[in-house]
Amino acid sequence: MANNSKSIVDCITATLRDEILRGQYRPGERLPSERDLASRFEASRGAIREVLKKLEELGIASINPGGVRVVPIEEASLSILGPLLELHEWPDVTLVRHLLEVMGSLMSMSARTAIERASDDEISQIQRIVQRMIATDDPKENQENWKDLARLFARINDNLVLRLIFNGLKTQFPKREDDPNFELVVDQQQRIKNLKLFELSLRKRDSKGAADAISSDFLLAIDAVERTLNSHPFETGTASQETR
Amino acid sequence: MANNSKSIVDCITATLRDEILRGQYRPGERLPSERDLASRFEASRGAIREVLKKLEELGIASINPGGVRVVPIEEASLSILGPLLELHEWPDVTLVRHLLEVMGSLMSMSARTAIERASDDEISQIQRIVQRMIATDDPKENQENWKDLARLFARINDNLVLRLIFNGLKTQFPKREDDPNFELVVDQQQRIKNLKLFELSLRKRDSKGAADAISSDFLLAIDAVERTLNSHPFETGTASQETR
DNA sequence: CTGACCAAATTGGTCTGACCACTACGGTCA
DNA sequence: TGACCGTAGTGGTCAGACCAATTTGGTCAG
Repeated sequence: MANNSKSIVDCITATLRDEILRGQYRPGERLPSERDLASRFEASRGAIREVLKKLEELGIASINPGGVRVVPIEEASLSILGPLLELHEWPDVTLVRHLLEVMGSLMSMSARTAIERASDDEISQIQRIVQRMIATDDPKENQENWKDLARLFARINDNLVLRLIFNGLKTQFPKREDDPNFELVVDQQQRIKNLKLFELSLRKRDSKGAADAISSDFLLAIDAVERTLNSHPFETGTASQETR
Repeated sequence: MANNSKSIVDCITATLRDEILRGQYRPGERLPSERDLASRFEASRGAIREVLKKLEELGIASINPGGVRVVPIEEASLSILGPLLELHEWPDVTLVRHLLEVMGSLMSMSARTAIERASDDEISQIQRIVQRMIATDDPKENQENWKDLARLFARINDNLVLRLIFNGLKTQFPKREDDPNFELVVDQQQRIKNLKLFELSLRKRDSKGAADAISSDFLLAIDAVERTLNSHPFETGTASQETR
């Protein structure tokens, strides 16, 4: 299926992972035995075992004597978010919404603590990025700016937990933007307003105000994404399964 | 070293992972070859390969032809947080602080959106938990209450991203509490005050107020943890490495 | 001394086939 | 009907082999 150029086990991993994420095997159900998988993919059992180890580490499979079982997505690792988002041609609206909610919350917190701890020089670095954000209205460029900002916050905060979460989060975002049909309709006026508010708070070292400004901007983005995604041809997504 | 009762590869994985996390191999450096590792652990190369696949999925090793290389912790997956926290007898203070900051932020956000979407019945469920929190001052019991609250929020929000993050976050917390020396000194008065504020906001469906109350309580917890951990014999932790 | 270049050693990638301990399952027997 | 038991199947692990690619270290020309 997904015959990428990678190594065989990576390829099989991707295929099997996607099949599981698509719900092709119900949670709790047994996966085919290693030997069966080996013959199906025309690979050796060793290769299949490596695949399964990876799937287990991803949190979507549980290897135990007697059979490999599928684990419900809700108990998986953060790393499956990427594959999950790229699964369907159009990402699941509510999933994206939830992702943005979380990112907004973390960016907001990140901004708050960063501003509290930043040196004057770092503050002006932040300011420079924000000004770049205000100057452009190109979504792609802006995404880069947001990434820069996140990186800068990460460096200032030196918060490992935050970095690890972002590692699992950021991986998947960018590719969608290349899609010509995928055009975000953002309320530019409101956006600029938020950013200016952020800059003002920054100048006053009002970390709470800055955090709020960022939150607002993410709410705006959520709104835009929802409107964009909802106005498009849609596949029924098996992505968001039952919550227990 | 870590001869747990698990399977050989899980055991080796744990050993090797901890060695890497301890900084025994510098980032970018090459790990011993699969064959060398196999002879060192007296295991077959197949087993070692499975181990390495897991380490790769954890984001701390990068397998490529010519040699396996160590990846700096900052680029790892969230799943290493657990092992990282359990590495030293006394957890790294700043790491715990950062963890609490993140959890506080997420719980706060979680509370906000949950309260906005909750049914009346769910609101009263929240209230019941909060009352339990107010009633007791046993840290262990309280931690259970917080977990219940988080679970409830997760159910109400139905936010997969949030759940995945918590999956990676919660795993590691509880065990410390068993340590008799580990006694948190929380300002109970302030804690109750925060909780009452939360309950009040809840009653008024003031999601923002509730979120703030939770934030405050986490700040309190951070304060308590820092005071507790700092007052104890300390090992120099290799945990928080340089950020670039 | 420097840099390009080449060959051997090493490394990961994969396969085959084998053995063990344990589980799952179906059939037997009371 | 229900407890019991044996077999088939499963994962866990091992050994040894081959290939393609990289790494390494030495050689040789500038």
